[in-house]
Amino acid sequence: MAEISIRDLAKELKLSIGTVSKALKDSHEISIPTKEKVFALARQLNYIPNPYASSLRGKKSNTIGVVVPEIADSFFSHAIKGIESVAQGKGYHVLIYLTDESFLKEEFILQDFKSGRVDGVLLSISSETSNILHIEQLKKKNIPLVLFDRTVEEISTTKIITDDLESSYKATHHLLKRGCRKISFLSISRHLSINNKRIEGFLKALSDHQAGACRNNIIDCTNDNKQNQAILHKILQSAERPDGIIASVEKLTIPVYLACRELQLNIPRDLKIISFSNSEAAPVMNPSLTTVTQPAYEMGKRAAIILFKAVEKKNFKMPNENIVIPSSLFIRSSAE
Amino acid sequence: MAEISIRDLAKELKLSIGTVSKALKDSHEISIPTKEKVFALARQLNYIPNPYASSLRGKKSNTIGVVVPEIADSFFSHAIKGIESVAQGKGYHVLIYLTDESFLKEEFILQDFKSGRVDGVLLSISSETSNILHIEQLKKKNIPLVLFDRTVEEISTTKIITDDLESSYKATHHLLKRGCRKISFLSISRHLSINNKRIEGFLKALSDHQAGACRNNIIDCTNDNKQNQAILHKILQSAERPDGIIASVEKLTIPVYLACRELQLNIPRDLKIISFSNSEAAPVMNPSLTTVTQPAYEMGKRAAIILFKAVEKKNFKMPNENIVIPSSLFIRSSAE
DNA sequence: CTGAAAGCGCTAACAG
DNA sequence: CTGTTAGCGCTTTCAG
Repeated sequence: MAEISIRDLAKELKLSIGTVSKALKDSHEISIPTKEKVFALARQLNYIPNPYASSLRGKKSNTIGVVVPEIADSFFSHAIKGIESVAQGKGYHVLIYLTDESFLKEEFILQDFKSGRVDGVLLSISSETSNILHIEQLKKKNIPLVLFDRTVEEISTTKIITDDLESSYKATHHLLKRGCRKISFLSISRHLSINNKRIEGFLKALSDHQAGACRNNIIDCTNDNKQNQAILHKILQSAERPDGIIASVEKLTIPVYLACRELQLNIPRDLKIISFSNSEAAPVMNPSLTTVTQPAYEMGKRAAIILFKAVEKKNFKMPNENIVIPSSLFIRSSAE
Repeated sequence: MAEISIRDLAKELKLSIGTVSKALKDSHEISIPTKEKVFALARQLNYIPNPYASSLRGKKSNTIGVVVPEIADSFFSHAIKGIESVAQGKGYHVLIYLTDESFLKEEFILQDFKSGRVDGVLLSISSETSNILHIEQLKKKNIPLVLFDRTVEEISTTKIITDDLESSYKATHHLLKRGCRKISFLSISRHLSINNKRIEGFLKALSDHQAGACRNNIIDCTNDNKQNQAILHKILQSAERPDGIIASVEKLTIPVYLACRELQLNIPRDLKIISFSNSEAAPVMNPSLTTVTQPAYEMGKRAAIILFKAVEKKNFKMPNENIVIPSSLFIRSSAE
């Protein structure tokens, strides 16, 4: 079953290739009867245009690239869902790449994008990313880029974020109200501005509350689960054991719960916890988890919508701005 | 910054286009010094080949398509992670499409694949899919296809599945052992063989246990959360209230927990529950959730590895077989 | 309204 | 070892 091409249609209909091409695009310069004949035959022979030929010719791939550190994470999976839904609506294709928190992978992937493989890029940077040359290079190639969630201030483009500082402030404030006096903040990477904003909110809440200087309440976690477990065990067993924890990222939640269980610490009595999490299981956890929940799906959607504006409108100048969609604090038993 | 092409390299080096092309592919018919010059200039000018030109020429996209019903689900997100990891290792690109359980979307997406956009396809069908013409048509185009998890027996290709019947049997058996006598099975779609296998295992366990005929213990749920909630409330309030539940799919778990809470039913005392779930939160749920956990990541990986075999080896005949990777039953408090 | 022709960037014969 | 050439399938001037 040889692929049938525009040429085959032309031959069959005794028309020129150019005419058929225009007819298929419903060009106004083609007569109605001709168009009808072309459409009819195309349908009959089940003609499907070769996307790579069009892409080569038109320098347009109808494809966007999505680069995220992780996918087995409710935030990212919901964000991707949002992205995919708008892409599908627009007839675009979505290439997914996982950096797995590796700067090298991220660099490699963006490097490839310079080829014109994608018409636009949605990026949430890896936790290792501090050097941003690869991102600037991509921008220099005039490939539209929207950053979401894990953004980089220095890159001039539109960024979709949530109110990290404020929501972290609120979370911390809530713990303080509930009587916590030794709150630890589980940090995921000092390279991530999103993480640092959350730290800022945390510290601001502490100082506003006159809780005094906080020595070492910021715990640097890693990308390695085992290591994190060890870290958690250590701090939960120390004399300086915290009475409150803010987990700045979803994947640290379960380890905290498990560590508490092993060490026979009662949540919320001995330790209150609030997580940045989009997990649907939060309300049925034991105890139910107080969360800062990000508008993941919405963020993905917005990011995609803005990206497509830049992709579709010629000389659309991507504004250098932060679009902030607020998170919600859901108070549940873990921080009662 | 005009894109630099193979022609620019050739001009600059006073070589022919063909020579440069071969040099870049490290062809043995090019002298070492020439290759070195070519590589040097390519690096210096930051030459990046146009993928669509190669694809058009070579009828090879270096891209695979992944079609799944959902992504905000631990099974699928982990499976995709497995797929992406092998694709990335092979230098392939991954197009993701969500059908959102819609047959029409699935049909449309596979239709597009006939264009040659992808070199191979990984598919997990939608819950609406009963007609499989679109899949067979894809196969007719000689596009390698591997089905995973939600497969179709009738399609002759390799399928990566788990031991649905057996694991469902074990789960049911466990509930019976714990004293359940009225077990309801929450079914997601009678079109899905995976669902039906689980039902089979369920019924077999019941009959092996001589629990007698089971009237209407199979509850047909839908894709709509609200509706499912209503259904659950109804059965949990009825006189015939079950004392055990098997949730054949992760997303039904939380609704059951919430319904029980509202109706003041104690899990596991009044109702025991086992879910097919890959949620990492299972051990910290209230009560901790007994799960049948599928080897999601492994399944994705295996599916991809086999797909690449077919994609890369010419005349590789995809065996028509089921590759079964077993699930694990994790017994926790919800079914004590 | 339709046709002819050039060419997107690359690859692979084939020739030399 | 290097060069020439003919396309892959499509779009888009430009003529007619």
